[in-house]
Amino acid sequence: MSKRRKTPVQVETVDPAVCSTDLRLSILKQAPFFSGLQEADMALINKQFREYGYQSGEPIYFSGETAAHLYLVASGQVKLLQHTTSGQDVLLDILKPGDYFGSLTAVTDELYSETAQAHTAVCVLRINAEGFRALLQQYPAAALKVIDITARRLMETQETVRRLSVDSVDRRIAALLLKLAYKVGEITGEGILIQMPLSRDDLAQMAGTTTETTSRVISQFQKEGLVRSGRQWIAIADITGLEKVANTDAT
Amino acid sequence: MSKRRKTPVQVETVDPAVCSTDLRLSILKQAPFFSGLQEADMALINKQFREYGYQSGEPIYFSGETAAHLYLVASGQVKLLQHTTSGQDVLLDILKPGDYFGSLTAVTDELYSETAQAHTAVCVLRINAEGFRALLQQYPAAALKVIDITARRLMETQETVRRLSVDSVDRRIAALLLKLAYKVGEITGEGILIQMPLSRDDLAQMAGTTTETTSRVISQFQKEGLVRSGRQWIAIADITGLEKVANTDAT
DNA sequence: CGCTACGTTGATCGCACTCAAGTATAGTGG
DNA sequence: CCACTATACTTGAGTGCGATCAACGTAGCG
Repeated sequence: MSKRRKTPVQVETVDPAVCSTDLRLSILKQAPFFSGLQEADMALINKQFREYGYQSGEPIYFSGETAAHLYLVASGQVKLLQHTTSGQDVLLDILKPGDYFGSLTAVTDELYSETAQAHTAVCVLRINAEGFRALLQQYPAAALKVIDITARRLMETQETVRRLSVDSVDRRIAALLLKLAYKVGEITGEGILIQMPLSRDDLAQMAGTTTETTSRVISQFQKEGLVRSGRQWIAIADITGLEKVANTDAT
Repeated sequence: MSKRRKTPVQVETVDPAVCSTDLRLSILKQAPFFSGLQEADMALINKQFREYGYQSGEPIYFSGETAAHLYLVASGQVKLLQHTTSGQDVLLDILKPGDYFGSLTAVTDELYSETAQAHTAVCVLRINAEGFRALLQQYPAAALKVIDITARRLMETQETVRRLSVDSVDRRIAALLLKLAYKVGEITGEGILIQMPLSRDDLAQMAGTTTETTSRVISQFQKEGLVRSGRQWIAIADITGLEKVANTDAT
């Protein structure tokens, strides 16, 4: 087994405390909600958002807090997780620029059902939940987009439920890697690199297993030549082989 | 252990092949989407729906088929499930009157991600997906309602993911029974009866476990006086005790 | 250069799955 | 009304996957 070099993952070096206004507009424009709106409308919408920066690991909000805002990821990545009383967390999703999170409903006594945390240094755009609803009321096309995106996330989460219910750990991890590769994969010398820092523990929390088991599975995959991996990074070397692991039914 | 009598669950006896027009209107009016619309609008909306009946167990659509319609449950219950190549199915949800299912998006090449099946005899109202989107565009308040409902389902599904990831089988089953009781529970002589036919297998498919294990857990609950159950029915006898099982963390 | 967080590997244990046989209940037709 | 059948449910015995506990290796950072 050849020696692994230091992480090939490119980390954001931009100061997250300041999101440039240029970035703001371009993010909003390409944000799935508002695609296809007039320039003038966009400027108006832009005004309603304010930007915030967070350092890697910093919480953005906690589950149980009053859900007053809706967020858009401008740069960096955001973790959505549910924690449990016993300390083990479940990682629901890792969001990338353009994705939304937070509260969609204007029900005032609603609480966040999950915790949001900066996975890397991030810049987010934030709007008041009521304000966002007013926008949706004004631009029905945007509301339909929101429906599409939310419905798609629901489907993905249902797929997760299915895998947790019927698949073994190695198949769940294989499927997870493929999903991540599809989402943030990048072709490099190592293979299809998953462009984000990703510890064994992160993977474990997404696949519904433990750090130790994840480590064993990844080691096994590595022996079989399916992936290449090191500290906080992983790349897919043999995508066909990995798909086979993920999808072949073990009778 | 006292002898259990025959099922206390009331089964629908209405001929599902015919949904009365009265029923249609009253369902549409109280359907969460359209609450608060004018009478005239409702009549117009009503015209766009057609009713269909299914016998218990009959499929309504299969996952993988082109997703062309949106459905509303008028009477009876509908199962949403995902099947796997190995034959074991996962039961995502059981819907009751007023709930929607099917396709929200007008993307023409979209496929259903899950299978819908009549759990009891049912009557459903159906609309073309494009037609539904046109309605939403016309009535933004309805679109916001759809967003709320879908977001809520997403939250519930994420909660399922959490439980599958960290909870033991008995806790998952306890939590599932509480959720069902909250949804369709009815106070009777047996306790809080879950008002729908419900086999051990149904419960197993919802809790991500096997029929045998579910049977053992329910038997145990019964011995502890938490529930009362028979063939195709179950009632909660001690809700506080069951909540304790579901929520107490086993360090 | 040492400290800390991440990763690996081993040994052991128990929960829940599997396979298997048997019991109870509801519906069916004589 | 009762035998008969199909389906649901129960219970037992054995096994294995993955969690847990523990110790050690390793990369990166200050």
